Amino acid sequence: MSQLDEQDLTRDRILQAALESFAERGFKATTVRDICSQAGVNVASVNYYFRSKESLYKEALVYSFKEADRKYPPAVLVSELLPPEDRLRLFIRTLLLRLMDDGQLGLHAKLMARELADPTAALDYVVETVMRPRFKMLRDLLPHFVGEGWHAADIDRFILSLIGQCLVYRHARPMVERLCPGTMASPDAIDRTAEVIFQFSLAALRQLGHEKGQKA
Amino acid sequence: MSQLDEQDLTRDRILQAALESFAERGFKATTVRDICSQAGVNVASVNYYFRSKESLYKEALVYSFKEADRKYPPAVLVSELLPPEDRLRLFIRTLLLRLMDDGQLGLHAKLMARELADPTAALDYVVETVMRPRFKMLRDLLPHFVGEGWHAADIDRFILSLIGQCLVYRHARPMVERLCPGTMASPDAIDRTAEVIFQFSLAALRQLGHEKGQKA
DNA sequence: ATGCGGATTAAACAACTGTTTCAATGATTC
DNA sequence: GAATCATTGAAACAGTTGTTTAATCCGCAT
Repeated sequence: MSQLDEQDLTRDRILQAALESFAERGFKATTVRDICSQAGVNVASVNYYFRSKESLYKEALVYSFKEADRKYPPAVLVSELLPPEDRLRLFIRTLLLRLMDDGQLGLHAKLMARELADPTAALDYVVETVMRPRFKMLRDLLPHFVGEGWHAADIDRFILSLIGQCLVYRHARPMVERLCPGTMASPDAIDRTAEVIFQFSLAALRQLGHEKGQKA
Repeated sequence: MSQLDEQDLTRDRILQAALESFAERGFKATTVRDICSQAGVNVASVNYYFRSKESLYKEALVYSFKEADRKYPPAVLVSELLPPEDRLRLFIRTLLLRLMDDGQLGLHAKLMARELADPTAALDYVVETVMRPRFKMLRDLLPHFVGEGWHAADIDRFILSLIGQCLVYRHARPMVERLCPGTMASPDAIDRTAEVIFQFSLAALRQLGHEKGQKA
């Protein structure tokens, strides 16, 4: 193997180990010695390949985003060919699966949850590049169900209701596991959960649109 | 002042400072020197009044729960005299206000969010004593809207949909502030948010109950 | 006044942290 | 084959961490 290959292997092993540790234990609780021993490299390697622990954290964050977008290409979320119902179902289902994944994507979700709990400068980048576009997509999509004439803030509240129903399974997972493990015990259960969230939301949006229509 | 008064004052000041630091920065990122300097006491006081930093954390957790229950007595959540609609509205409204409070209760909410992200042994106690009873209350309440005959797991999914719509404003607050600050900028906005979550949920539950009734 | 005992203090402790140093290595280039 | 240079390794560094020690303080009962 050439030196360049070695270099990339070492660098990638550090990146992967860092992603796992940061996601599992958080930035502060993770030590560079943890990362290095898990990656099987010397302690100095972190400061050699990345400038510092903090810089490594940022690189791990964007690395996890690349991996996530590679596995679930975000383009499918915007496929405007589908009818609104299918687009909503697809959005909810994709979001929930990303949040519940117990592989690489799960690490990404855990890392994002930590970023939301203790925002760093990286959060602004993430919000603007990946979250805002999807939020805008939903702003355009929801009037199909609730009709026009709503205040923008109320549309946003509907969107947060959709997202919140999915996020709770990640952000309150220890509670869910203790109080109602049946909702996420198996892949089938998660599938069912996605469908219930979709049906719940669709029923709410249509009903609210209907009521609004009656009043107007 | 007597010695006992002094003692309690010092102990309480440490507890309060600990609550603030743990809620704001998390367990690991908080140093006992931070806590002590904020409380204006000597570094050794933490190990004098509480055995260790970890033991102080646990005491701060139960302390925050006492404060929360003192301000929002949980009894009102179970007042079975009210009609189901009002009980649901009251539950959602109380939960959201607790989550959005920017005083002592806000610290409690932040601390609980961190406990969910990095569970300690204290979480089991919290889940069993305060969360499970409220969960059970909702399990009894929801059939009023969706009717009977649902699988228990689906009822649980509805409950998580309710809770998730509220939690998102706390757990994803940095995202909400950036993407749709209008939903939580003022007390009035938060009031409106609570009402929207209630209407959204009520519409969903009733509509699903209606559809189910048609099929059956 | 005296001595008792809890409360407070400054100082030190050992372990751990992120980071740096510098020599050894080993493949590549001339 | 010697020189070059990125990479690795062990060791050390300086700062911070939670915790402990031992001396001091001070109200209070005797």
